[in-house]
Formats: sequence, structure tokens, C-alpha cells
Amino acid sequence: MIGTPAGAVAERRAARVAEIVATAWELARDEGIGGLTLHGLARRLGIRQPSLYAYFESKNALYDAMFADGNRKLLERLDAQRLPNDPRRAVKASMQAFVDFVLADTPRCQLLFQRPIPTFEPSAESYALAEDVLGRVIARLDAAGVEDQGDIDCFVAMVAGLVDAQISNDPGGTRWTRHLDRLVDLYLDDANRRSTP
Amino acid sequence: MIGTPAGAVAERRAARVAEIVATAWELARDEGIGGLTLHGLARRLGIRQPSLYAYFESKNALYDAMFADGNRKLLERLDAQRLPNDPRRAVKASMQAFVDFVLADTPRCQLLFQRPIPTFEPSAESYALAEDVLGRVIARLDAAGVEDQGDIDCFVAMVAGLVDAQISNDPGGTRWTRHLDRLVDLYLDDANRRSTP
DNA sequence: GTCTATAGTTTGATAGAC
DNA sequence: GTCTATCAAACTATAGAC
Repeated sequence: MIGTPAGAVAERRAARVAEIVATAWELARDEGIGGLTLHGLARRLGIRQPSLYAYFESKNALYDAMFADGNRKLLERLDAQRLPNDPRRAVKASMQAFVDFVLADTPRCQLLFQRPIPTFEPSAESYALAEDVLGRVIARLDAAGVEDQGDIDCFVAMVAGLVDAQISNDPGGTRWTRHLDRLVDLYLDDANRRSTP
Repeated sequence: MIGTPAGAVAERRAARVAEIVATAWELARDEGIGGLTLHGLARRLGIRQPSLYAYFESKNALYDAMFADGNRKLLERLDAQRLPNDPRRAVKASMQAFVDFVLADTPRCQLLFQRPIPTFEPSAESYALAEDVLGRVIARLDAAGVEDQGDIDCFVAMVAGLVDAQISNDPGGTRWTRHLDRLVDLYLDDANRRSTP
């Protein structure tokens, strides 16, 4: 109460939580997202496994924090980006940033966009962040004249297909993602053609 | 030795193996591919868990048999199909059959095309079957004038993206797959345009 | 080929002292 | 908040009798 700035305790705690989450990502990169265990995480943090329960009430809660963290960072990246005025160029730049971010970290990509942990489902709060990400993409497509839900669905599925093929068959390479710009043109042309016949 | 046709024992055994694999798929449909355990499988077969080791030397060997089984059935389906003479129609019919087959069974789709069991990797023999499936697709694309590796990659990734979105977000529905024919046209037109400028 | 019995491991989670 | 100690559960796999 005395000499302690209001919220300082909470801040300390939040910093510790962030550190644990960062270490969890680190461990996931070494052992795979499926190889992440509370024992292993505690060992890397230099504490004992039960101590983690002071921060996360279950393993799923840890996954949820990681899921939220990944989406928040992606959102930050998308929002920090200075986009070209031309809507089509903006879509390309935006999707390029998206793909780069996603491919930079395999386990993060898996946790955010695949379902590598069958027992884990994000909480409503965390899921809302994922919807925000999708909202950014949709907004940029809309600006480029893509408004039809079917066109949006196809576009998103195409990007997801590229990312998935890339990370599954050639992580670190560009065999699939190098076609991104061309395919964006293809999809946008087609959508524009059909929406203004 | 006497009165026993040559190979009859092997046949009986193969039939039993096939029965076990079929039951494993059945169980996977009920419990999820991740919920498949040797105890549960044995229970459904009316035997005890260690008895399974008379047929499979490990759980991964069971997964491998399932993986091979799924690919073999898909291959049969693709080969049994009577295709239109027009190459483009043939591609469409072929991919429609592919998507229908794949979406008809969620856990099979997961085992064949995703990586739901991190510890499982198919044996060389089983993987060859998966390559055969891809070979069929490539042959039909080739007949329709798609020969460039990049174009093939994009096409395959697009179909995979549709399937994945469909099964993850709307299993049993057609929100994504209904665009298949249109997208086939889009990709084929584009590939043809660039290969014969 | 099937059984009983059991080993051996891994892992998430809780109780309670400090 | 961190510790020790421990639980409980689930599961793969093996040994050896029949």
C-alpha cells in the first residue's frame, strides 16, 4: 500500500506471465507444439511444475494464453503496417505480411491456424482476437472490391492452402508462397469481373 | 499341409487384419482420430489389448495400415471412375470425386492429409500410395494442359485449402467445396494462358 | 493367437508446508 | 509464489502360460 504504485503488483505478475508464455513458445519450437509439457516448461523456467499453477489453472489455459498472444502479435503487425493507397497493392502487401509472419514460426502457425491439440479450444476472448485478424483481411478485400462472402471464403482458403502446403512440405522455403501475388491478382480479377459484369 | 490350399492361412490372416483396420476406422469416427487407443480398439473387437500385437508390432504400425488402406481406397475410386473425354471436364469430375471421397470421412481425411498424430509418419511403402494418388491428379492436369510445376502446386494447394476449410469449419456442408468447379476453371484458364501466350 | 498379469512411462493436477 | 510429495489416470508394450 505504501510506496507501491497502484497496479505494480499486477504489472509484475503480467510480466511473469508473458515470460512464461515466451518460454513456452521457445520450448514448442524445440520440441514441437505437441511436445510441450508442463514439466518441460517448468524445467526450462528453473521452477517446479506445480508452480505453474499459480499462473495458469490448467494446461489448456496456457494454450489459450499462447493462442491469444500469437493473435495479438499478428494483429499488431497488421495494424503497424503502412499500406499502399492502391487497394489491390494494399491487399498484396497485407497478405505478404500475413504469410511472412505466419511462416516465421511453425508451432505458432499450427496453434493459431490448425488444430494440433485436439483437447484445446480457445476461449471466447481469445477467439475474438482471431476474428479480429480475419476482420482486417476482410476489410482490405472489401476495399479492393471483394464483397461477396463466397469470394472471401475462396480467397482465405487459397491463402491458407498455400501456407499449409509451405509449412508442411517445405518449411523455410518459398515453393508455394512465391505464387501469392499472382494468385491475389487472379482472385481479385475474377471477383471484380463477376461483381461488376 | 493337407487339404489346405496354398496361402489360405495368409488369406485368413489378411482378412482379420482388414477387419481390425475397418474397426479402427469405425472407432476413429466415434472417438476422433486422436481418441483411438489399443484398449478401445480391442474392446470393440471383443479381444484383449495385447492380442493386437499378433497383428501389429506397434500402434504406429496400425496407423500405417490405416494410412495405406485409405490411400488404396482413394486410388481405387479414382481409377474406377469413367472420365469425360474433354480433359477439363475430366479434371473437374476427378477433383469432385476426390473431394467427395475425402470429405465423407473426417478422421480418414485427417490421417491422410493432415498430421494429427505427431509421432506417426507413414512407411515408405504407404507413402508411395499417397504419391500414386497425387500422380493421378497430376496426370489429369497434364492432359488439360497444366504442366508447369508451379501451376500444379498452386492447384493442389487450392483444393487442399478448400477441403481443409470445409472440414474444419463446416463439416458435412458445402460452403467451400461448392466453388470447386469455378476455381478449377479459373486455375486452368490461367495456366493455359501463361503456357501458350 | 489369445489370454492374464504387469511393467514402465508420461503427464496433468492437487494438498499442504514454508 | 514456490516448494516437496504424491496422486491418479491413461496408455503402450512385454513376458510367459495355455
